[in-house]
Amino acid sequence: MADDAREKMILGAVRLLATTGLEGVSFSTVLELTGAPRGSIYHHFPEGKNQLIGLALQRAGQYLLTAMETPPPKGAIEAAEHFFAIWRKVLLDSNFQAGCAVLAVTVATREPDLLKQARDVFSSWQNRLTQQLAKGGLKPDRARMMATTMITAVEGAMVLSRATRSSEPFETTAATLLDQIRSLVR
Amino acid sequence: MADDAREKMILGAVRLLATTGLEGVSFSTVLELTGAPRGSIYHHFPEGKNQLIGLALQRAGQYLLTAMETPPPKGAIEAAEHFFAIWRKVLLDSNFQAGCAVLAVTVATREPDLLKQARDVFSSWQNRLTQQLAKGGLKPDRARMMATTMITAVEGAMVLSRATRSSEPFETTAATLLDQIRSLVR
DNA sequence: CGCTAACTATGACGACCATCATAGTCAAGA
DNA sequence: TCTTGACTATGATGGTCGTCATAGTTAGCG
Repeated sequence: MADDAREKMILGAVRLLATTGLEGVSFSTVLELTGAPRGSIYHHFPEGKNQLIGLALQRAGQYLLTAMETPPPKGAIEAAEHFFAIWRKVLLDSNFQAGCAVLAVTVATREPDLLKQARDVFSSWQNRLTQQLAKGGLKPDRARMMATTMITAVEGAMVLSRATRSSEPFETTAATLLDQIRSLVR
Repeated sequence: MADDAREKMILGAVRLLATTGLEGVSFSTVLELTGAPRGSIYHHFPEGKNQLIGLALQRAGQYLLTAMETPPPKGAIEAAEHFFAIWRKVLLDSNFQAGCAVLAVTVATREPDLLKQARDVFSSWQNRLTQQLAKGGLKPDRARMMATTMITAVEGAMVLSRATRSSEPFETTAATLLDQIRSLVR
């Protein structure tokens, strides 16, 4: 309850990043979205805006890792389908308004701090997905290749689907990759 | 000579979009980069900043279309390899600083105007690539699927490679997709 | 109850932003 | 040569940004 305002602001920043990009995230917009008290910004985030954005990155990263393991997928195809389903939900729940917060920061900042944090998040996703695919029956090097490609492709597909306000780019991308994974499994 | 300043500013905006995102594109930064005269901003762009950004989108879109046709690829694999090569060059020439200007705008604006222009650019790329792949031997529906996936995947791969300052995500993505195209061709 | 530490309200600051008005320059054509 | 229209210089305007200082409030613990 103590960190209530802080928590709301971090989650608000994640949502704003995903929908309006880094440009759309100011303390004003975060406060407006969350109703958090204006006075406590620099109490909760003494290092200022970059600290808030950094925490939002970590939060977004952790969210996906957790979602990927609930429930833990059994096979490689199951893992891939689950991964796609998580992102599909982001797209549909937001009416094609939301994308990936980590990508939004990556393309809009030159702060080495934030770029490093974004890189770490991408890398954690890649490692987890590699591990799931390998455990699901793919050879280790194939698992790593497919994990990398799935992440790059999904990130791009989110952007295209957001731009076109349609699931088509996303679903086409997902179907194409699932095809390829099936051919690797058997 | 007449439209010299205007031209420089549009090209400068493209470069800034690709390297610093929409946030990094202000008239100040554009003028600083290009040395264009400050006084003529609203002479050349009476509708203001959005007009400049819109023109930058069109320019970036046209640039890729032209590059895709020089020289016109013969086979599907050749078309794909050429497409990847163009983007690889953007990455390497900029020392992993540059990405895609159109993507940068897409994730950072809510202006319907700009979103529509971005959508049109993506769509023009998709159509051209579909056509090249179909002419190169892929069945029409397969060509369209692969074109969509190649664009989403390359867009995401540019972001990841930029974030990690490494060609690995890009090359892995390219190799994976080329594998799949080869299996469709034979 | 009283105190202390955590939290919040208010408002100011300098910087930068997009926009625009006014006044100048300059070159090409009559 | 004179004029006209295209281009540029200069600087102001109002707004928003991140940052922070100061003062007020609350809540939990002694």
